[in-house]
Order: sequence, then structure tokens, then C-alpha cells
Amino acid sequence: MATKATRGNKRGRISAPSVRPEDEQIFKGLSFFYVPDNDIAPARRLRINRAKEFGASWTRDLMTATHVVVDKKLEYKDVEKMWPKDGFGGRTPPKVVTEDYPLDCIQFRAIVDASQRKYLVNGQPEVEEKEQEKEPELPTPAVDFGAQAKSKSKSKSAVSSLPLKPQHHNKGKWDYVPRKGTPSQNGDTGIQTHSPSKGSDKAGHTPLLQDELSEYISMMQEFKDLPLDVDEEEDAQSTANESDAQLDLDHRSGSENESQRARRSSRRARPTSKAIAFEDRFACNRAGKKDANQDNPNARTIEILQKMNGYYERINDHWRTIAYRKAISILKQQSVKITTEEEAYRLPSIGRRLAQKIEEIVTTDKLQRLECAEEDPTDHALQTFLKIYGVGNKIAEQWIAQGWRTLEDVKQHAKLTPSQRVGMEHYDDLNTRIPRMEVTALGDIVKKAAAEIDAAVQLIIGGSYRRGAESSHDIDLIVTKPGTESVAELRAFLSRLIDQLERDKFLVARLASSHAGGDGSKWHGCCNGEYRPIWRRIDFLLVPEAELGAALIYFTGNDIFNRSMRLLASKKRMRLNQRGLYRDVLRGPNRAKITEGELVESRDEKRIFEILGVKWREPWERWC
DNA sequence: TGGCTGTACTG
DNA sequence: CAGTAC
DNA sequence: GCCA
DNA sequence: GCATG
DNA sequence: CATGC
Repeated sequence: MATKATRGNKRGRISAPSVRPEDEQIFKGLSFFYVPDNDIAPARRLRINRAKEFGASWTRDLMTATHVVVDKKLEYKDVEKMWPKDGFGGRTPPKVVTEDYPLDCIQFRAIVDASQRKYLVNGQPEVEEKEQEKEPELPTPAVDFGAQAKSKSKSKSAVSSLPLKPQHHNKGKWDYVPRKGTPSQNGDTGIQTHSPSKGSDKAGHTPLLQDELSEYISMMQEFKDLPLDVDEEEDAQSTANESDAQLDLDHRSGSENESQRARRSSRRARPTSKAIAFEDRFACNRAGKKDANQDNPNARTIEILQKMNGYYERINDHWRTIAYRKAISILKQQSVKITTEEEAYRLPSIGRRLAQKIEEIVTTDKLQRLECAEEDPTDHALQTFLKIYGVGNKIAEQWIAQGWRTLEDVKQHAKLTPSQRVGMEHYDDLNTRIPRMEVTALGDIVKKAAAEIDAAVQLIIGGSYRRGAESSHDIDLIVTKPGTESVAELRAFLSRLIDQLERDKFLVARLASSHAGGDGSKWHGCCNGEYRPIWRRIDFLLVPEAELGAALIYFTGNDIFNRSMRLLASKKRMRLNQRGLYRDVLRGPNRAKITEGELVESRDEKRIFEILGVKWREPWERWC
């Protein structure tokens, strides 16, 4: 990456690779062969020098290389071409990695696992040592130290850490190569019982799609008045789909809504009665809790797709994650069981790939792709690490690259930021859900303290609590005061409140608080009640009364609901954020900043719905 | 082929 | 800015 | 992964 | 040092 | 944090 390459480019060091101290000579004994084999490109030259600083030698002879460092623009086949026909004569073939590899090693001052997916060159097949070679002697160590690599060269152990054979290339575009022998997921799972013409008939069904959509929407609208008792929680998997559907309808309705509705009504009779559908809804709420949720006919499918979704989330395949979420949302709205690919394919947000997976799930009750994913031994560690406050995907991946697998490993070796330290030390507490009653109680403590400082200030508990959840992951407090127009007017109050609560030993940690002037408007930290010494996450959000409506929407969620609203806004050339709804958002001449746009509404929650053309929903109707 | 919500805080 | 959280 |  | 990204 | 004034 350009950024990384430039990083080492401190003034005047470009051509004079200073040598690092002994203990930083992580590459000692290693020799790197670069592809392309030159240091003409400044960026590559920089990387080469940098590697030298850390003890690597630069070789231009493949036979003496321990690693082949390939430019990311190049394809694996470019590397393959240069491979010696007659092999390496029993010598360990060099490992092929991308330019990121040395950089990561340097960053961590350690030799990280070179076989990670992130270091695969474009088009490079996964290493298959695990399954193909039954080599118990070296099960691909997570961390192989330089010395090891060096001394290892004698034994013929290596075999094929580097499969030259162009095994079945992953055809098509898989940005993320499956960990191992993943079924080529291109639908050749061989389990398609029905759906004769699989890839052929998208066109034929397209018209139906919108029809279906309308159906869901009308269905939703029937229920919106019913007394749903939502007790869902947000991290489980919220699905605010309905909002999605609603929104879709809305922006479609702008142009062709007449025909839409006409079609909708003429379409086949709605498969479900109101009563049944209601049941569905109700079930949906509890669906997340029990796996025995026979409630929704697609419960099993949803369950599995959600796992798949979780996996992609962990792996940081952001866009695929989004696609799965949408699909799950749509599925949750179905009152009929979707059993075939074709049936699934007609639904919005479900394309061929997902449709195939859905059919696979229905017919085999599992998803091979998922099983492969879950087999990955690092996945468990990933899940564990990601639950540490302040640890995201990057950090977790890095830790795993160092071979760490447990919290204990991390505790011993990792350098933690203050936030992460809190996250570690109170890992269990902070990952324990907070019963609604306790949220109420903790909220009262804060309110009481607040009233003593300024009786006019209002505190509203937002988040899943406001949506009626029976338990929450954290406590979200909106701090506002009648007559206020800007955050600044509340900042003084908040700092007094925080001080007081810290004195009271109610607040026990700060994770992220606004320090500077400007827009500092949020405070993240931990608190614990008097009777229950469990640390809880608590957030304060400063909101001038003038922005209360927009803030409520934001802080009530759920997140998918919010995204839908914002997406809709942007499609209507408006912009929604926690401060308000704006319109006529335009780009500056030089693609510069967005012209703020004109504030349309921010004070009144309902008005924002109205202007966006979204039917009003009570907080507890912004459900999953 | 590009977009997928939009922002605040840390280091 | 990258990374993280919401 | 999906969609416009 | 302090601002900026 | 890294960079730049």
C-alpha cells in the first residue's frame, strides 16, 4: 500500500538503510526475492531497504530465496512463470507472499504467519498442507521464526508449502478464497433437488419481484398497529428489514407507484392471513432467543445464514456482510417457508448465490461453506478477540498472526490501549447482557445525580431499551435540555455530571470521552451499580433540544433501521444524521466536502419520518 | 462498475 | 489517517 | 453478495 | 509544540 | 499515530 510504503520514508533515510538494533533483526537469515526483480520503483526500493534494515538480505536468485515478495498488482501466474522447472532439488521452496508480508512483520517486530490468506498473491491457490500432506511434523506453525526457516532448509520436509500446480483455479471472482477445500460453492453442491433451470430465468421473474416486495410491505403495514411486545435485543441480529422494504417502496413509489400497487393487488392471494402473520411477527421477536423457533418457517435458514453472516463479519468482508443482512431481513419477513432456489431468487436482495445457498440449507439442513468456515481454527480466537472493547478486525487479525489464540496469550504479550485494557480486564462483565430492570435502575441513579446539578436537564434512555428490549448490551443515555440549541450548551453540565458520578464511584472507567472543543458530544465509559458489582458499558450523548428528534432516531435504532432511513434519505437527495435531516446535499466543485445542505427538520422525530415518507413507527416497532 | 449510513473519538 | 465504536 |  | 489527517 | 509547519 502506498501509505505503508511511504511510512518508512522519513526524511533522508531513503537511500541509507540504517541498521536496526540486534533485537529488531527479525529477518536475519532470510533472503527475499522481489517480483518484479528490481528496485526501480521507488516504493519497492523503499520496501527492500526497509527489509534490509531488519536483517533481510535481498537476493536476485530464486534458488537462494526464503521468501518471494510479490507486488500486489501482479498475478500469481506471473510468479509461477519464473519457477524452476526442475523444482528446488529437495530444498524448501520459498514462500510466496505479497508486499504486505514484510511490512506486517516489521510492524510487529516478529515473523508472522506467512500462509495467511492476506498474503496470498492474486490468483494464488491456498496452501493445502493440512489436508494433502499428512505431515504431522510441521503443521504450519503460526509463527515461524527466522532461525527455524533457516535451519529447516536441510530437511526435505517442505514438500509443497507452495503448490506450483495450477490447481483448479478458483474460477470467477472470489475475492475471498475459501480457507480450505471449500466446496466450490458455485452451486455445484450437487444437492439441487428441484429448480431445473437454474441459471436461466432471471428475466422471467423480475416482474414478480416488486410484486413480492409490495406484498411484504402491505403485510408489515397491517401489523404495525398491533401490540407487538418486542423483547429482542440488538446484537443478536436485528432485522429491521421491514424498514428496508418500506423504504424501497417509498422511493419507488415516487415514479411508478400506481402500477406497482395495481400489480400488487392483482397478484396471487396473500398466502397468509393476518393472524398467522401476526404470529410470525411475534415469533420473530423471540426468534433470536430460542433456536426452537419454529415460529418462523424459515428459522433454520435464517439461523444458518446468520452464522454465515457472522463469519463474513469477522473476516471483514464488509460488503458481503451487508448483502447477507439484507437477505436475512427479507427472509424474516416471509410467512411462508422458502424451499427452492427459484422461490428465493424472486425475493429482493436475494440473488443467485444466496438463493442456491438457501436451497442447500433447506434440503441438506446445512451449508458446506459455513462448515468450512467454522473449521478454521483461528475463527474461534477471532470471535473471542473481537469481543474485547477497542479491538476490531485489524487488531484481532494481527494478534492471530502472531500466533495468539486465547485471552491469556493476549494478556501476556499484547500492548493494549487503555480502552482495550479495560475491555480485557472486564471481558466477562462487559459481554454480559444487562437486564432491563437493571438498565432502568442504573438510569435512575444517573437521573438523580443529574437532577441535583440541573433540574431542567432531561435524560432519555435510548438504544435497545427504548425499543423495549428485555436486556441490553449497554446503557445509552441521551442528555438534553429544553431550550438548548447546541451541544456546547450541555458540555459543562456533562462534565459536572461525570465528575460527580465518578466521585460516587458510579462511573468506573472512561473509554472514549470528548476532550477537545468542537463537537465533542459523546462519552463512553463504564459504570456499575451498587448492589451488582458488574461493570456495564454506559454511553452519554449530548443532544441540544433542537436536534432531539434526529438524535432519538439515531440512538434508538436499531442499526439496520437507521441505515435504511439514511439510505432512503440519500436517495431522495437528502441526508440524515444524528443532528438532523438535510436536503439539497451537493458536492463541492472539487468533489470537496459535501455542502451541508439545508436543514429540513431535526427537532421532531415524527416530522422526520413524515418528510422522508416513512410511516411513523413507535420505538418498539423499529424491530428486527 | 461502483455503491452499499454517517459520524465521533483515539493514537 | 486508520481503526474502532455506535 | 446484491443491485442499479 | 501544535494542528491536521 | 505520523507528518508538517
